[in-house]
Amino acid sequence: MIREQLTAPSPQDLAAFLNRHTRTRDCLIQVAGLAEVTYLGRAASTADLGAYLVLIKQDGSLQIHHPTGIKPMNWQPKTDRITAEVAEDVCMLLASRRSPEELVQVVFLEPQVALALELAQAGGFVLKGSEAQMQQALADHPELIEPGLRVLNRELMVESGGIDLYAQDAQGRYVVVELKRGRATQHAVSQLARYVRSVQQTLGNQATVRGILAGPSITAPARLELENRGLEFREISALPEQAASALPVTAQPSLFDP
Amino acid sequence: MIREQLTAPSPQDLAAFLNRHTRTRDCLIQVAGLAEVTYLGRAASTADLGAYLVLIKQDGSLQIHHPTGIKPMNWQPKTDRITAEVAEDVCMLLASRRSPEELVQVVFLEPQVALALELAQAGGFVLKGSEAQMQQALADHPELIEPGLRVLNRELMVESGGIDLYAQDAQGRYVVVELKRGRATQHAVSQLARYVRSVQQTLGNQATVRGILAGPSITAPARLELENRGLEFREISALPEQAASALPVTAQPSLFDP
DNA sequence: CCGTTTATCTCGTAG
DNA sequence: CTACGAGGTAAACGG
Repeated sequence: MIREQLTAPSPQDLAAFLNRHTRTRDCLIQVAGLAEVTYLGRAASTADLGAYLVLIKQDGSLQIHHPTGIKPMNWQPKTDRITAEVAEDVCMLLASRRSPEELVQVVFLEPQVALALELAQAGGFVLKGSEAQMQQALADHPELIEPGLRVLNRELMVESGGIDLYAQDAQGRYVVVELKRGRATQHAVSQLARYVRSVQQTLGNQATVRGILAGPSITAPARLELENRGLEFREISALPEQAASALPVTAQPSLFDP
Repeated sequence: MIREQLTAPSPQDLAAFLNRHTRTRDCLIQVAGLAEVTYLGRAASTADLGAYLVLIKQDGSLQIHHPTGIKPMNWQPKTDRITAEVAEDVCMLLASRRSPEELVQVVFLEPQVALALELAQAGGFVLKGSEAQMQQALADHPELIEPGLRVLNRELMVESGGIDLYAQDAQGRYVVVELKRGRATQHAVSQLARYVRSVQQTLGNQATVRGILAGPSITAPARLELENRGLEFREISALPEQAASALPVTAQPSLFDP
């Protein structure tokens, strides 16, 4: 599992270690210690000398963590080139990519640990309660939104943007449904209004087009704007009744299960 | 720097290790090995047996990385309780929080490495080229947007949302400026339109309110909608002339420097 | 490549 | 607590 480990390596050893493992790309590499970090690309940043943890995954993604916070201080989702070199008796890591052109530079002033881990096999990962799953469930059971609703289309592309669910109600009126897995904001209302406007323009003024925002909840200002625009809200939760008790999740049959 | 390291620990040793260091909260803890991960909260997820890397920082944030990708497979930005226990001869990590109520459970089937790192001192971090910096620069030099423009307010709070820059032009007309550090989208146009409408309502119909979207570029559909609504676009770049050459950044005086 | 949307978004900030 | 918007957002998906 541990492919290689160095403790307080010399600049030369660290550079060799980094180049060796970034070339083969079959390990998760990490280096912890005192370093300085610079970034230049879409923005620019500098981090003064401090204790950081650098992670390089097999796909060439790079992240530099500082002691707290869930997000890395600096990162690079993909890299075209990762190289380490020794200059002025310190090891320097350079990670760059094109499109957008950017560069992360780490100067290891005092590396403490370097680890190369075999982290090969990943297990299957399944996420439930995403908006995509919500969409599937409501497409299969549109009556959860409103009795008599028939879904005509999912992800219907209209000028600038896709309509989550395009449907027709019991009276034959066209209905645009915008789904939110979390609390709906004014942004969602703007989105829905834009889609309704597009559909209205396509169908002509004699047609009636309804807009429904469906989600677990809505903010007060969003509800106001929604009603001002003649749009509607339907309460629908992303997850079924939260087995908020304890794991392991007790199997409970629900529309959202499959 | 390495406070403690275990190799292929027993369930009991791993649980003791985790409880010891999560209690003191003065180390960055990591465990790598074969595990299963379950999450239940805002959504729900399961990860089958695979090789993962678990990081627990001093602030109680938790992230579980799979072998590729910049984002963790599972995470918890803050935790109210982190505990490890041994059940059925495996070590299980439970990390939970309230608000929102969620739980991450890691079952370590075959832990390979456990590390506690002292990662204390963080250096100062400075980011340049953020929207906040843009706002500062344009507040100081509004003529970059338009000659004769006078800035009245920054981050003026209007019903639901803050106006980046509120100003008056050479003719005395009020101007709402919305800044974008990246390419402006329809979302930005909606935002600007909402703010302009708010200001127009406040000032009354006899006043003329202009809306300006300022950024490095704008998408074609956004430009269309912008012009349809009688709003304007001004090209302004977030970073000064990108010293896109090589690091270290050559010092170049610019409005954006301070 | 552009353009849009989702995200267990995270994070800060203001009321 | 709620609500809103920024983010070097990242990542997916369609045209």
